[in-house]
Amino acid sequence: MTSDAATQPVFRRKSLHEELIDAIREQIVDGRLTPGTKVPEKDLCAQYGVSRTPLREALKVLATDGLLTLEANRGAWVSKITQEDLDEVFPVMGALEALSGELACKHITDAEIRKVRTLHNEMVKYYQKRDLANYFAVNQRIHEAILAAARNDTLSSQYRSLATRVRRARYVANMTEERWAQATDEHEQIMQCLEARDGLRLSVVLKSHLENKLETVRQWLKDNDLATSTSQLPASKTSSR
Amino acid sequence: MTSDAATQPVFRRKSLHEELIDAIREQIVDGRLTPGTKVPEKDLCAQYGVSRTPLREALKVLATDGLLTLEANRGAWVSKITQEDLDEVFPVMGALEALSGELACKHITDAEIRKVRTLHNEMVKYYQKRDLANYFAVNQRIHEAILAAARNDTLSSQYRSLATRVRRARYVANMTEERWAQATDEHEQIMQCLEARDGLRLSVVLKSHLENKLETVRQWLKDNDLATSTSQLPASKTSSR
DNA sequence: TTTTTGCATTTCGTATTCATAATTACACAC
DNA sequence: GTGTGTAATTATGAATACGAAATGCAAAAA
Repeated sequence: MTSDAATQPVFRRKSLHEELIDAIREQIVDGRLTPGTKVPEKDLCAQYGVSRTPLREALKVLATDGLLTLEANRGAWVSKITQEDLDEVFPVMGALEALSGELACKHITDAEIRKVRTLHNEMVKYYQKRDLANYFAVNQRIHEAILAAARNDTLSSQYRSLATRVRRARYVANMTEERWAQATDEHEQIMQCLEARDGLRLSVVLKSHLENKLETVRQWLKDNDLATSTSQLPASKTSSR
Repeated sequence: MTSDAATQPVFRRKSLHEELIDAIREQIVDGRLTPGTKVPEKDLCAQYGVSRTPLREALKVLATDGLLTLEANRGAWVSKITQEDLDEVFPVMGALEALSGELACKHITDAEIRKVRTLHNEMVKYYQKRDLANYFAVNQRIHEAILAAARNDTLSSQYRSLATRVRRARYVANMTEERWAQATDEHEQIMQCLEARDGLRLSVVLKSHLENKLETVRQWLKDNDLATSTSQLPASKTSSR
């Protein structure tokens, strides 16, 4: 849906490989490309109506992002999410999110705070309706808003890169009733810190918020094991870069 | 020195584009490729004896690392280091380094601590001899050792990516006498935290250590302006990814 | 029956070719 | 002499082609 092979090629702004990066990243994140399986280079070429050259350029970039693993002469594989990956990635995200909170309190405008408050209230409504999908969607927009308020593109891109890697897991991670209540409460605290512009406390809250989230995902992973359930198994190691 | 176009192609382990990534990254970091100038695609092909395909794959990866900026139909440019870049990158590095200290205290072995102490003493000697080059070299090894002790590959690679981006600046940043003394003192504190396995305090020390370092580099940049001094100027924006 | 060896097929990595966009050079008009 | 428009040149982006490596299967040997 992102890209159309038949878009007017006359006024294309992004280069092919850039469009492919986004398109394939989405396929990985939303699960159309299954973790642990081989990337069907040929199929993707056909699907997007491009040759192998721009496709392979895109694969290389996605590999540096940790979404794919390249094996010499054996092609690209969709990275699996292992327990160890999560244990590695979440602390780093925690550190980055803590920083984002700290910086956001310094730079955020009153208008932005009101905007986040609106999102927050919206999210609480979805919580009360037990509408997980929308809850997640708004939740993500809140974290994005805080990130934007931090006014640090480097931070944003680093954070997003990691978030994308684990999003596959977070998406599906069903929460227990208690955990959901806890998360919503944590978000109320986040709001309060933001409105008080208490950067130090916000960074602490965000960090522990993420630690709790890790626990949820970890629990979920224990049940539906993304690491071993899928069919094709390359002799791949944990992806780093 | 890094790579040789005439290496026995029979027993090559890395693929061409991987070798090129490392080789070109080094050229950028050590200044053979000047910030703000165009990447001489043709020359590099000739230099390494490869065709454009693997080279361009490498350029795309380096662009996601922020070392290059790609402009549509205008090729790749070596990213300039601006004041704003530093102000963005250093806080993120600070957060990551703080985390590395925290984790290192949890996981580091006694043998590793002794190893770092050895490096530290060596560094102090170079300080006393006012040997900046070697001081920097050992300094970097200390931070690498702490990073390794954190036992988190994701953290390591993220940190290294940022460090590489600013290394060009840090390398040349001559320190004032006071700043140098202060930095060395901070390193003594780092050692003490590590030996006491006081993760919390280490993270604080590392963070402020990096903040001070930023101040040094910022000062230096004000004098020798990497941002505007170089010749060719593309209409490029700040690189993020 | 099991294992191993050799061949065929597929797919990957790289080089080469082609098309198109951008830059430069030059001529002509003002 | 300066500025603009057009043509020539150059370089970039993408497609195709080719050699090499890996995989799968079958046949032969143990």
